[in-house]
Amino acid sequence: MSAPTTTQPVFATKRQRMTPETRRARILDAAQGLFLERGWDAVTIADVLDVAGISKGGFYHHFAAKEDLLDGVVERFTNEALSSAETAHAAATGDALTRFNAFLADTSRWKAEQAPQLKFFLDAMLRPGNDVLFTRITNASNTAAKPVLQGMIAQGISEGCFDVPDLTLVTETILAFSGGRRTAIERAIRAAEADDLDGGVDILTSRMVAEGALIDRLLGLPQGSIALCNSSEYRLMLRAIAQDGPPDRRIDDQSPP
Amino acid sequence: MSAPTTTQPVFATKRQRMTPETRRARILDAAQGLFLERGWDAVTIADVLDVAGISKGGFYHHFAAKEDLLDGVVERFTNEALSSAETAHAAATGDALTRFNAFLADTSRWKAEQAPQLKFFLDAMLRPGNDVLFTRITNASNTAAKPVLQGMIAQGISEGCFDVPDLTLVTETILAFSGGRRTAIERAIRAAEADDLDGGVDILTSRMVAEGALIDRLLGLPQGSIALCNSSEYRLMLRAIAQDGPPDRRIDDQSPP
DNA sequence: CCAAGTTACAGACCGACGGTCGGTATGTAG
DNA sequence: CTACATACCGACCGTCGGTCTGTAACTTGG
Repeated sequence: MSAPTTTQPVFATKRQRMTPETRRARILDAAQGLFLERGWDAVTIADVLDVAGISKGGFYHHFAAKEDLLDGVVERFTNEALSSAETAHAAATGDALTRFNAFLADTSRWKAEQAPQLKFFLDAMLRPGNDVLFTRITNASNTAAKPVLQGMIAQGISEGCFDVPDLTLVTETILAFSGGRRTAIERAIRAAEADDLDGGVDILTSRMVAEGALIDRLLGLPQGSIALCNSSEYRLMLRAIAQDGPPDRRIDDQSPP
Repeated sequence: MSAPTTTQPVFATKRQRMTPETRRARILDAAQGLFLERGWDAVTIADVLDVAGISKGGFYHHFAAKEDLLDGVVERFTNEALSSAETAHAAATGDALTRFNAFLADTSRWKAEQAPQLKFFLDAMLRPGNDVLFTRITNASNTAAKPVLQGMIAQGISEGCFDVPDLTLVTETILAFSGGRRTAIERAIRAAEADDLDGGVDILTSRMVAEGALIDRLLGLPQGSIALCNSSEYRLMLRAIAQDGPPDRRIDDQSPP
């Protein structure tokens, strides 16, 4: 009868107190990594707990539910996208077309210095079964970026250089391009990984040229007004990605260690 | 000690045998209704079992996993969309533009005789939390319809009346319109329900007019070539929907009966 | 018409996972 | 030092997807 009915917990490890923001950020870091790596439903709370080094009680003190993790992660990406769009918007000068062009070029730029992050991110996005995360991030980012883009187009209209049948629809259509870019990027990376770097660059280039041409039409601009292709950047980035070797594409690896 | 260790099941009710196809269809019916009503993750296998009137063993005899239900439901919608697109394609005659116009008009038509079904479907689609189902159906339908649409555009190009920078991208862009239509439809229905039928019709009309104008541009056609708006149909349908009273929008109703 | 085999089904059971709860350590204000 | 707030712990629980053993209904060969 030495064992009590209700077990009294004994804490072996020293407690580690952190400020709520820090703790939240740590947990979010862990969650984000796991989500990108394995996909939303394949990640359990226990996994996050493990990586974040916190207990269940601690977790639920900072988050109300597993869904909150997704919201938090998505919010991060959204804020990033939004601030990047806003700074690009603020940096642009000149007439509406010039500014719009600069804006597009900046937001769709592949910054060479962040190849590893981009590789990791793309890799995660292209992994099958990650649709939920991808969709949510894309939607949230587009929603956040929409007012900025729409504002620029509206200004172009008021300046008389854009001619558009329906402001909202045109904005949404341009935004929708980013969603479809996924497949092009995927094909390009596959080509680059298969030692066809130029092929990959071509895929990306023609896609972006086509997008530019369509935006011309959508905005009622003469052909060639919009250009958001930069093949040298594509080349740099694709090489960096391909050199890292093909990613680990297995998804249901349950083999014992 | 009269109770055996392993309970021997006793079947009270008469067994009801059905052909596999029928049973599958019945289960799919139940699942589809529940999915539309409550959303994918809010529906449990037990719910489906209940509505379909079958046991777990029976269910797993016909379906390998819960995911299979989604696939099955999505496949139904896809097939419907595909066959509708193909018949519309086959029915169209004349030059490429005429046929394309007829095709678009037919596939985007609101058939007045199926107001109840459409109401139920839209209602489900617009309900918050149904994004998964909506996304999957939209994606699958678009994927299925894409070859048909792309074929028509390609023919228009070869006939010399369409001028397009990138066939794939243009096709996808036109297809993407259907996704964004959701918000317009939602606003229109809300207006109609708020006794502003004309306002609702206007919303729909202007949206479709704008889509037509944009398709003109995408295909390199003179303004006004494409017209996929039919306000009288919108009026009929919106009235039918609004008269049925506002839908039941609660989502987390756990109140006991 | 019956025995043997196959298929459609029933329901007890299981493990995993999301979430709760009573309790414990670590501050901080008065 | 006391009182209160809060960060955190981990045993526990309910639910849900999925498995398994067993049974009734249909089919077929003799």
